[in-house]
Amino acid sequence: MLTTFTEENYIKAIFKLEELNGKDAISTNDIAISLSMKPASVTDMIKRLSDKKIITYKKYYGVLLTKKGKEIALDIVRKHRLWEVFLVKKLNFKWDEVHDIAEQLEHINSKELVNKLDDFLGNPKFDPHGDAIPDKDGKMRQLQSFPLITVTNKQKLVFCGVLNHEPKFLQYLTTLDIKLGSVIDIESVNEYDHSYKVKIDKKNQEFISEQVASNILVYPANDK
Amino acid sequence: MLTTFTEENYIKAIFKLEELNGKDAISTNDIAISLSMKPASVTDMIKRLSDKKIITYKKYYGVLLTKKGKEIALDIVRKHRLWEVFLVKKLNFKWDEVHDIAEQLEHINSKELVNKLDDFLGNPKFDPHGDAIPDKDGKMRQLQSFPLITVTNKQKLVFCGVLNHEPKFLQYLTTLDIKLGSVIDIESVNEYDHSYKVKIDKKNQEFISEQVASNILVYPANDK
DNA sequence: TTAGTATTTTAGGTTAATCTAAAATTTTGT
DNA sequence: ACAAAATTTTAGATTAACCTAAAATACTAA
Repeated sequence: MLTTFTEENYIKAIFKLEELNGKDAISTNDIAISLSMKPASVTDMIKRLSDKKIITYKKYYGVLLTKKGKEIALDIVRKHRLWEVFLVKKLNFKWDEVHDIAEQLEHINSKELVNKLDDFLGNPKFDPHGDAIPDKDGKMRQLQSFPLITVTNKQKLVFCGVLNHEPKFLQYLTTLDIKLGSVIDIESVNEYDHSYKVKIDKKNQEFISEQVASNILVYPANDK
Repeated sequence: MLTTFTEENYIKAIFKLEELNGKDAISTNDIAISLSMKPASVTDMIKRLSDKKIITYKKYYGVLLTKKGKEIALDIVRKHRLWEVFLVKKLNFKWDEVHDIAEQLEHINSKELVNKLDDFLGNPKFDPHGDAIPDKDGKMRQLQSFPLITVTNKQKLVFCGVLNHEPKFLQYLTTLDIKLGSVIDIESVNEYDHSYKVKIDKKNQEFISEQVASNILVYPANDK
């Protein structure tokens, strides 16, 4: 059974909301907001996806993806992230420029294409923003990372992902010269406003605000 | 003004019919046949495209692309052929496998993407089937090639394109070990059934039927 | 040249995907 | 616990992109 472009966008939206909320159901309103659509339109689509056994639907309560729905969602996410790698690594796009293009490319339908693209890129495990790329079977490596803001003591960390994907935010990180894999060496933590004074890649000293620290994912650096 | 996926398919179909026929108008029926659509549906779309000034339309007579229409068509063709190069050169698809995937990719909308892809591929002038790739401004190099069938004397020729793009035909050429750029050395012409005995790339001797010869484009080899 | 055939258009219908407005249901705050 | 607020669904419209059937126009061949 085929899914339309539009259906795929709904499926992806529901998938993201499930990932984020971890609730036992996703509400019509949340889907409407995340897709900039009216709740009435969402109810229509919910019925269609429910008929196709892509979601389970309880009236006035909410929806959840079925196994089949999750498979479709993971396939879209896989395509989106692989294309992002292609755009950045091969075509030299910046990490803040690729989202909208990948949003289109993720709907291209061809198993062979995705798998060959995957091989061409060297089977990357993470996209340019640090998000894990599902493999053929929907499996993805889970990094045990955490937001920088949870760190309260001096230590060395590796920057490995973002929680905010907005171009503005990504561009700001670029001006700080923080890239995926950069080592963030915390020099001091300001307990009053939860800001950090850090050294990035042993080079530039920078100030990181609470706002920024909440949107940066890190894991401990194994210093030798 | 934006064009939908469907509109783009009509524009491309009309463009191809104009290229082929060279007539002073393309008929509703021809468009319907080339898109496997009913004439009534074509009339609907013709009105839409005409309102958008993409084609000129004379009732009961036919349509032609406007300047704007041709620009859109050339842009789609450019994308289609660049993606085909990508699929064959970078992802190792065979030349008979890429059409349907490129048919999807050609609708991806991003000027920067196409131009960066073009650069990444080294600004190719021809696609894997020997068709010219329009540049940013819609210009394309015109090879002075001709169908093999027009050749009646012994000579050396370079294979540079096909008139039939069906996978079956391309696969047959592959079994003959004829590739773009291959030198076809005519050893004899059978005047009765218009078939050829040839040597390909100084290696294998092959028999080329009239049917195949009519669908192969060549130009004279400058033998040293 | 005109009757029959082919082509094209019109009229009216369908489905997917959206909307607004109103009705139904659930949640919430006192 | 129940009235007001919020959420969700239903009802009815719209648009793009298709369809069929019938009407209009153009082509063609005796």
